[in-house]
Amino acid sequence: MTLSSTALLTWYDRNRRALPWRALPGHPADPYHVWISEIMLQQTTVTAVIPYYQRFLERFPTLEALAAAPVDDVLVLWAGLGYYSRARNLHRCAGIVAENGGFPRDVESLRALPGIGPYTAAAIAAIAFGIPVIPVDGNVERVTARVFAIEAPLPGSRKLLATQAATLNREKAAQARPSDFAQALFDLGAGICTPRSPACVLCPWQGGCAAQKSGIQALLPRRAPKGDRPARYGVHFLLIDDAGRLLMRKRPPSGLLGGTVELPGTEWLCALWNREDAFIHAPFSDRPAGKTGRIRWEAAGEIKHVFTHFSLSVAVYAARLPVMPNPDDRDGFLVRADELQKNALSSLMRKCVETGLDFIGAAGRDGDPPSKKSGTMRNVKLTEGEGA
DNA sequence: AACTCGTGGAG
DNA sequence: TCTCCAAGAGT
Repeated sequence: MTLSSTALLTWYDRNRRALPWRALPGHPADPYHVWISEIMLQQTTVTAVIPYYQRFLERFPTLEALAAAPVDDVLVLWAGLGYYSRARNLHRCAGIVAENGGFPRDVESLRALPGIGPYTAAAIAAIAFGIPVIPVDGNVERVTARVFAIEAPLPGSRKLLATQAATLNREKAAQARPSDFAQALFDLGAGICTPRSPACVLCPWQGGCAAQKSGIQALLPRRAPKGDRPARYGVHFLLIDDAGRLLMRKRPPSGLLGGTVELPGTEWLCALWNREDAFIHAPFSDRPAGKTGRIRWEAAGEIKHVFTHFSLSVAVYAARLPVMPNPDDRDGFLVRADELQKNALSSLMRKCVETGLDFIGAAGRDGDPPSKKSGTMRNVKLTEGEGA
């Protein structure tokens, strides 16, 4: 028994997942749909992507609609999904592809587009254009490491895994259905050949899997041990006025959380901030007190957030003013609390704003002690005249 | 080659 | 709780 393409495709025909970006069986895929989904799915789970994909296609139904939109509109739809350079590259790519009148239909040209690397180029080529290549993602790496019992650890084994994966579609049956074959490998990895406890009994390739023969399938692929995550600390400030307007600012266009909107605050450093140093970065702290009145900052809570390469603890301070001073360029801009969804808030900042608004809302309503987790920013009503 | 770059669900 | 890691790309 070998690794039969026919066996895999037959399994796929009976077990394929129905996903919003997938064409119906026997129908050609839309390159725009495939592209959007592949970018969103980079290092992101299917369940996380689905609602984002659906909203995205409602707002940008076509390549031309996306290319014509401001990049900030794209970031708003991307907010919360992470890896924001994907959104910026997506928008850049849309401009190029729309200008060219459509996607190139070969791997090399696809690979040259912004945000499209070796994996995504192969995925679009195979799924949208029927080119017989195998996109090597985490699923395919895992399946390949197992069926060939490759024990060398990732990421060093990546090249070897790609070379071996490329041999999986040699049979005629695979060459005849490149799109289905690629997606069959994804579904096999996602549903059968899973990371922890693979369901080998149900696997169409069980007879040909070298790792299963020696019982080491659950141990593959091996991975080099990862370094530990350093801790960083920051302080952010939520300032709101009686009209329900928040002071916010935009992060630099590239780098961490590039282009997203945040509460003003400190840098994120390796050591805890003392109160005095942190409050130098509070909004209007350098303005004459007569201009703003004295701002009464209160500790609203602490946010723990984990990034790929460091963990972050943010102390959130909140304050309320009758009337917001007119912000100048260094301060940022005003956002109505009920229009936050029109801004590109990262998940971190969504948590910070929610914590600050919960505190203000609870403190403002009737003087109750602010509750930890109750309420959301959506049910905090902050309208003119309230809480005078 | 080794970093940077998010987030949340699963186990 | 904590660790893992997901349809990776850019530098």
